[in-house]
This record gives sequence, structure tokens and C-alpha cells, in this order.
Amino acid sequence: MSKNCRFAVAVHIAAVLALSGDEPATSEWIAGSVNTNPVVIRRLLSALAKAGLVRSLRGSAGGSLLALPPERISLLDIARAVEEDEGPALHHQPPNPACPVGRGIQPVLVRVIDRAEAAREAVLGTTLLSEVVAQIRAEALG
Amino acid sequence: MSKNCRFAVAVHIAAVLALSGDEPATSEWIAGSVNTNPVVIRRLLSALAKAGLVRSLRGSAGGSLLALPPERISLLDIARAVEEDEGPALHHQPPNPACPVGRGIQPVLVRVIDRAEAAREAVLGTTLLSEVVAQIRAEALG
DNA sequence: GTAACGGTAACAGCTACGATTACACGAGGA
DNA sequence: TCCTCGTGTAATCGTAGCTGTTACCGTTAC
Repeated sequence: MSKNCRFAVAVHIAAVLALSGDEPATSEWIAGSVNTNPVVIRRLLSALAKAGLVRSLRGSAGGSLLALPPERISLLDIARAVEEDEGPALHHQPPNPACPVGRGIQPVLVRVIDRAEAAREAVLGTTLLSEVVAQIRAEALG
Repeated sequence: MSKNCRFAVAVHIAAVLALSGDEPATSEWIAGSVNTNPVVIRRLLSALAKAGLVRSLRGSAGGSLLALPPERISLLDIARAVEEDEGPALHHQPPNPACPVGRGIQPVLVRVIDRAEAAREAVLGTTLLSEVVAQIRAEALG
């Protein structure tokens, strides 16, 4: 399972919270919608809370709420919250510096991968949670 | 180690081949530059050959050559050759269709992730191997 | 106090991947 | 012809990362 899985579930969580409005949603309830274990949800919820996107109420009758209105949360916010930033993953072992390619390739690759990643993030950054929720509503009804 | 590792090594291989010109490069030589095992190189070389980017000569005095001039190979060609296309990775288990979010989220996510991936690929598609090689030369000398 | 909840640590199972070994096939030279 | 070098590929091992699960603690409402 790829890295996108965390992202997909995180968006799922955020969408559930957006539809819940002011009613706190429990991790067990969200887990029922995602079809996984509540602890998996809580782990992602914890990451979203660290990023300030989500707020959790402990104790009985607790649960989680969006900390911001859905129009102010982009999918990039969610992606950054749950995909730990590892920087571009290149060679495991450093390449051989005795070869011109081994000596010079790494910074070049970093630049290209960063540019490509920035393009991807631009798309996610302009997609708002509110739009996603609206599309989910349309899909669920249609 | 992430998926980018295969891509990074594949670009490394292509750069070595571009600098080798008409002289076939052996997997052992390339492995020395990448600092890994020759079989790892041959596996990627095999994928590049399936995509028509590379041509291998067997037998003694064998090795690999670019099948196209470096100006006609983009990093997207290389990425597509070595990153198997899995489609967007979403939930492991299908979400719960009893919940509106579970019912409607998947096509919405697929659309967004596809758009983001297309933006990333657009950058890779406009970056040519020849440019990368020129930058590697500059890095190795500077 | 008790029950319901989030937060987190710990652990098992699975998957993906790199590294390595081994072996068959092919091409060229002694 | 045989030998050597190199590719192509399968099998295997070790490791990293993640999900799923259990367990336990802290917190809050009744």
C-alpha cells in the first residue's frame, strides 16, 4: 500500500468531519465509514491536530471537529500533515564520486524532483476541502 | 526507501549511457558509478529496454547504449519505464457504502490525485535527458 | 465512581524493495 | 571448438514501513 493511502484516509476523515459540522465525530464512527480500525483513525487525527486542522475533545461525549471551516483547508494542508516530509528520496548509498555522473547527479535530481513535486502540490493547494465535500455529496446522490 | 529511488537510479543509468556515447557500458561499470549491485542495474536496464529507451548488446564486449539521442528522452519517459503504473492508491478496504462519504469519496479522490500526478508529469515531460546531462557536467566541474 | 472517549506505546503480520547468489543464453576471440 | 565475458532472469534473504490490533493511561461528563 502506497503513501497515498494515508492521504486518502486523511481526506476521508476530513470530509466526515466537515459533514458532521458542530457534532464531534468519534474515531469509532469514522473508522466505520473508512472501514478500518479506530486506532488508525486516531493516529491520522493526531497528525491533523498537530497541523492545526482538527481539534479533539477528550472524555465522554468527546470526538473530533474541524478546527477551520472547510473553505480554508486545502488538500495540500492535509497531505503535508499526514505525509512526513522526507525530501526527495534518492540513492540509498551515495554514488561513486570518482565518476562524473556520480559526483554531479544528486543536486540535479533534487532540483528536478522538487520542481515536479511543487507542481503536484500546486494542484493540491488549490483544491479545497469544501469543493471535495461538494463533489462527494454529488457522487453519493447521483 | 521510496519509489523515487528507482527513478533516481534510472536517471543515473541514462546519464552514464548518454556520456558513454557509442561505447557500450557494462552493468558492472554502471553499478560502480551508482554504487550498487550489477543485477540491480540490469533490472532497471531491462525496464528501460522494454520502453525502447535503451538497447543492450549481449555477449563478450557487450553492454548497453541509449536507443535514442538524449534530446529525445524526457525524464517522464524514464519515470514511466521504471515506476510501474499502479493507479492512485486509495483505501485498502473499500469504504463503507452505508456512509455518504464512504460511498462517494473514491471517484473524487481519483480525479484529484490524477490531476496532481498529471501536473508532476508535465514537469518531468519537459525535462530532457540532454539538459540533465549538461547540468551534471556543470556540477561535476564546478 | 464509572463509563465513554482520545492519546500512545507495543507488537504481529504483511508487503515492497534492494542486495545477493546462481545459472542459462548469446557473442566474440584464441 | 571451446573459453570467456556479459546480459537476462529466477530465487532467496534481510530490512524498512505500514496497517491492524491489543492494551493501558489520562480526561471528561453524568
